[in-house]
Amino acid sequence: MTLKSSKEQDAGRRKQLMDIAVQLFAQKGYPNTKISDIVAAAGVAQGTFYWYFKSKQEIVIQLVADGHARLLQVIGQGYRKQSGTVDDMVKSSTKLMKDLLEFAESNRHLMALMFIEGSGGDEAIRSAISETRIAIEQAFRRNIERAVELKMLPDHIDFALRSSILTSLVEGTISRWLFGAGHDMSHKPALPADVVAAELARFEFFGLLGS
Amino acid sequence: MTLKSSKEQDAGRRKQLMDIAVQLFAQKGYPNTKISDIVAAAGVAQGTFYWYFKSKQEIVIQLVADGHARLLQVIGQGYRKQSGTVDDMVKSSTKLMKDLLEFAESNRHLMALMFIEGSGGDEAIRSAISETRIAIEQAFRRNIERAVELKMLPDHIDFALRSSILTSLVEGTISRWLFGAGHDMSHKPALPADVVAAELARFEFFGLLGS
Amino acid sequence: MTLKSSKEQDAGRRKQLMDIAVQLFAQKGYPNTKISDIVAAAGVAQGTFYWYFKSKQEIVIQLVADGHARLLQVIGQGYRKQSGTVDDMVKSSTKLMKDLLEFAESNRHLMALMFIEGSGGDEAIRSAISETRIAIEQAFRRNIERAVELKMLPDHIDFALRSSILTSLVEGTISRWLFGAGHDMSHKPALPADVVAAELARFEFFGLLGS
Amino acid sequence: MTLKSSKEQDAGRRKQLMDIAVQLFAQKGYPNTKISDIVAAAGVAQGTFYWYFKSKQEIVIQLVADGHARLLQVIGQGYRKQSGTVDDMVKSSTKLMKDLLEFAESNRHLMALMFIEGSGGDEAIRSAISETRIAIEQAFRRNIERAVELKMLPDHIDFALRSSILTSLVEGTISRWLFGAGHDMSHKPALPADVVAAELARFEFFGLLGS
DNA sequence: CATGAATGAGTGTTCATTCAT
DNA sequence: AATGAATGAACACTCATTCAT
Repeated sequence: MTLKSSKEQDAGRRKQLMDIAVQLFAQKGYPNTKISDIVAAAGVAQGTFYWYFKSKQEIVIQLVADGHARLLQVIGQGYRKQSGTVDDMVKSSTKLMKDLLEFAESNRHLMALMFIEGSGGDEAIRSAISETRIAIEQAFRRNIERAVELKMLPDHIDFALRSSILTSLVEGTISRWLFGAGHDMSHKPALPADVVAAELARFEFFGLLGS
Repeated sequence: MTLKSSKEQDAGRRKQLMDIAVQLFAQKGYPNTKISDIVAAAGVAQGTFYWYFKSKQEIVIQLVADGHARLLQVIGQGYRKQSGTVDDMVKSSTKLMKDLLEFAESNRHLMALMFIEGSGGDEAIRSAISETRIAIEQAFRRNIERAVELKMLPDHIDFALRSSILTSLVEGTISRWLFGAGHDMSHKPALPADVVAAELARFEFFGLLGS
Repeated sequence: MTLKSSKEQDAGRRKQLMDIAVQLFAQKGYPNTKISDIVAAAGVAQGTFYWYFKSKQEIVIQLVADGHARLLQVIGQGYRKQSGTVDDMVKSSTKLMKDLLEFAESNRHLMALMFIEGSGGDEAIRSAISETRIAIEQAFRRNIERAVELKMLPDHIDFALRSSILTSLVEGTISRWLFGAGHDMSHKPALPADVVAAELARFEFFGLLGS
Repeated sequence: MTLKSSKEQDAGRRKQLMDIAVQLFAQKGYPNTKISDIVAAAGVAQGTFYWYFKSKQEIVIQLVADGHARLLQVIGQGYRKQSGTVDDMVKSSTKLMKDLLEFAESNRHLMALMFIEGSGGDEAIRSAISETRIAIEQAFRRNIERAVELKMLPDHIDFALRSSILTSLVEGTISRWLFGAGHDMSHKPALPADVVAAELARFEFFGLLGS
């Protein structure tokens, strides 16, 4: 009942519930996770949940929105400012991939929620997740466009297709690295982030035949 | 009163229900699709569903199993038998990609069910889908191993990682081609299958810098 | 397709279904036995059941009615015609008990249906079974009244109470002999019918202290 | 806003539901009683039932377990400690019978559930009831064994058979006294408990011919 | 802030019964 | 006589949400 307690308690509880929720959503899926599961794990009463969140839907949307912001920030840091050699390009791409992989690794549950969770939720949830995916793809696209603009990449191909391919590469590889092909939450990454990042960057520019 | 009627009626009803079900599962998601939606669309009574399927779960599993088989068959046809030039490699990969894209295009709902539908179903469903994803990745891996064996590809990279990257590329691109980044069922492919296939194959071997 | 087949086939099928039905009703209980269980055991189609019986209820009622008739006939044969010594009385009672026990033993399923099956069925069934129980009690009562009339038994006690007690004795002992205290259909009688009959008759007239 | 309200409300609701449930189960039979009947009678919503009981099955099992305990306690109080005359024996047996009859009379619905309700429930329910019947028979058996041990009863007869006969006598007579031969819930006992008890005890030791 | 009892609409599944063939 | 697909009313149970305390 100290002065600060109310506000902090508040934030703490809310965060606790969100942490528990992502975890459960990731493990059991959103529709299979009951509010009662969340409050049981938090050790509070059913009604308490509704003091912090308007509804079950609200907590996912909040979770996705938070994740969206943090993820986009990581990607945004990789935006190319000036021209450079092919080697520069590969280096900075490797850096971006590594940042992404590390972010993903320390946010497994969020990743699962955003990239594995499918159509179980209602429209609002689906569209919140969609926005994130679209934003990611656009970020990659801007980077490609910038590189073409700087003459670092050939320009004979459709930008949309290329960024779609690139995003698939990155998103899918991260997902498989974290959860395996089977989307198994108990799967553990077999290789360190930097190895995967280096290989991803190499593949990005040179493909399977790349030296 | 024809001889075939009973048997065919049977198979017909079953197929009709499965067709309606994939469609609804793809559009609204598995948990949001009620048995009553399915039977209403089929114009039969609620109980009729249970004459053909033991449960709601059974129909998805059946759907996934069917899709698994057909999909693997398409991929299996792309298995490399003998060595060849780089050009041969790109050509046959282009062929495989095109087959896959065409299969996917004529099985949109199935694709959505298997690659977008996420954690809505229970464990049994999830694992049926997992098996398919794993089988696909293994099929790609076998192809890569074979190519290395035939000295068509360099062998300095981890097979698991490479096939994971390649599968991500293909699966993600197909998904984005069919449904857009936002997993939108009403999205229509913007490019013809052969254009995407050619670009995929080129990217596969040469990456972004590829000629 | 012989001339007799239709009629005989008919009676045979009907009997077969009834035999299977008592058995299943006895084992799983009336409400837990599905028509589909019965027809599956008979190896015929669902619809066939309804050619022989109007409804599920009808078959039980039929079963109970048949049992009622046969059971009452056994009891009726024990009706006392003339006076005699105490020994005569015990002897003829022993005979009746033995007949009853033997009838019960060769009609286990029927016994279970009539004496264990409870309120699961609807009113019509309950009252069919009730009629049988009441008839049995009345048969015993007539025998007691007759014995009193013939001065073979003292008459200072309420007839209704005495016959109620006697019927309880007999019905309960038969039931426990056949199925054990736990109403277990797989229970097997531990003693031969005549031993139990003798003891029952002795108890009937002399109680626990009887020589 | 009293201190006790929450806890007592809880216990109260639970008890209320159980009281309503026995009554309905006794009147209409377990399978014919819908959860909606119970909650309607209690004036609460459907979901409330499931706050207190896991399932429909659980409430019967609870009911039977409670009844089992209370019934066995009544019988247990009749356990013979020391030897005595025949008259003592009859007196204490009369006392036990009276206690049982009175217990039964003030627990009509429970009696109906346990001794009339038959095979309607599933295996778990049946076995809970069986346990009770078996426990009752064993309690009677212990009493007989004790009496033989104390030389109060002759020992030339199988204990199992004798206790089976005795239990049948008691259980059946109680059932007929309360519900008539027809298991009719609206039947009212025609004689006072002590009269029936006296006659039961007399019959127990002397049979029909008993002075 | 927190509790937890109460709500009630919603949904998967069962099963006796019907009927065209 | 027999089939078996089709029917549809019935029912147990779930769970997000509310609200008095």
